[in-house]
Amino acid sequence: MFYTVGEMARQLGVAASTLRYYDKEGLLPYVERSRGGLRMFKDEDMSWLKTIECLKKTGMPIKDIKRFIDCCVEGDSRIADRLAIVSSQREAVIRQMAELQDMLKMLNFKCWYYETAQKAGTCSIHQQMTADDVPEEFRHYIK
Amino acid sequence: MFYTVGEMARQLGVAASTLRYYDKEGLLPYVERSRGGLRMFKDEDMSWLKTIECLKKTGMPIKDIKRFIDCCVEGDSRIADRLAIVSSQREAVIRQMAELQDMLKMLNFKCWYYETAQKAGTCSIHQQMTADDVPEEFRHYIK
DNA sequence: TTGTGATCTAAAGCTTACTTCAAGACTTAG
DNA sequence: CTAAGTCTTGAAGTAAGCTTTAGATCACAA
Repeated sequence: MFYTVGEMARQLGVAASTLRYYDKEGLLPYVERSRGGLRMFKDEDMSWLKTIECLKKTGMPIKDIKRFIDCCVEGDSRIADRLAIVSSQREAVIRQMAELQDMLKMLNFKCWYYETAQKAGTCSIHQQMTADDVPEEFRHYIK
Repeated sequence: MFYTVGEMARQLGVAASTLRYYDKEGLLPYVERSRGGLRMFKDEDMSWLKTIECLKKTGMPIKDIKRFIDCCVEGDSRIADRLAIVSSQREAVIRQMAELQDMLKMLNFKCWYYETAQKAGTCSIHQQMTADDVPEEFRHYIK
């Protein structure tokens, strides 16, 4: 079962040019070619692309993804390196989530701030409020 | 209490050139200048920068951050717009966290995969494993 | 007053991750 | 066999978000 670059791109929701770019950068080492030179993607290539997508969505630069792929191509001798990479990326994601959680708290405060201002018709309501008027979770954002 | 651009940059852990760039892009509308033209940051500017940091860390482009700042400058007439912006950003963060959560699951699987391969000394162990050998949470990643 | 180090501006440069382009080749339906 | 649609390549272009550079100015201490 083979797919062209266009079919593959549609399945993944990306542009065909993106897949060609990844290929050029060495991220797709196992994609076969037809006699005429056209790329022939297999289902296995799809799972490579899912891995690439995962690393990309968690902020890994293309060059580092290539390094990971290179480790995969080298086989069992590089298992420890591959583990180190996915493990450190896992920790990076945990840090990202913690940071996003903090940002979410701040945005929750901002939503409350503008909802309150909207009800009052003016932001100056917040100068008149005392700490008691502010939900406890938001108090550390004021002043 | 005033700070120079360098002091401010140090406090925020960014380059001074970044703050000058933000200023040029119109993200810092309230920064005063000394007689000689040097920027004089106040504590209030710090809280603007914290807001900018929040929007930036949650993926908002500089141009959209500027639009938000512009709404702030326009005053009470734009409270609804400001609420709409922070509220939609809040939802964007929730989506980002959900996506990261999915990616984390995949990375957890990859960690397990390579830990198992490392113990066995070869990735081919995974071809020999049956579904029962795979922790239930990871089963949907195989084949 | 004169260094010295930080700051100023505008403009150019850099990096990442693609996207677009041009010209030609492949594939497939009719 | 031909036409339409998709594919190929390398090279150039794009956008975002800074960073660097150059030459001038500022602030403060000796």
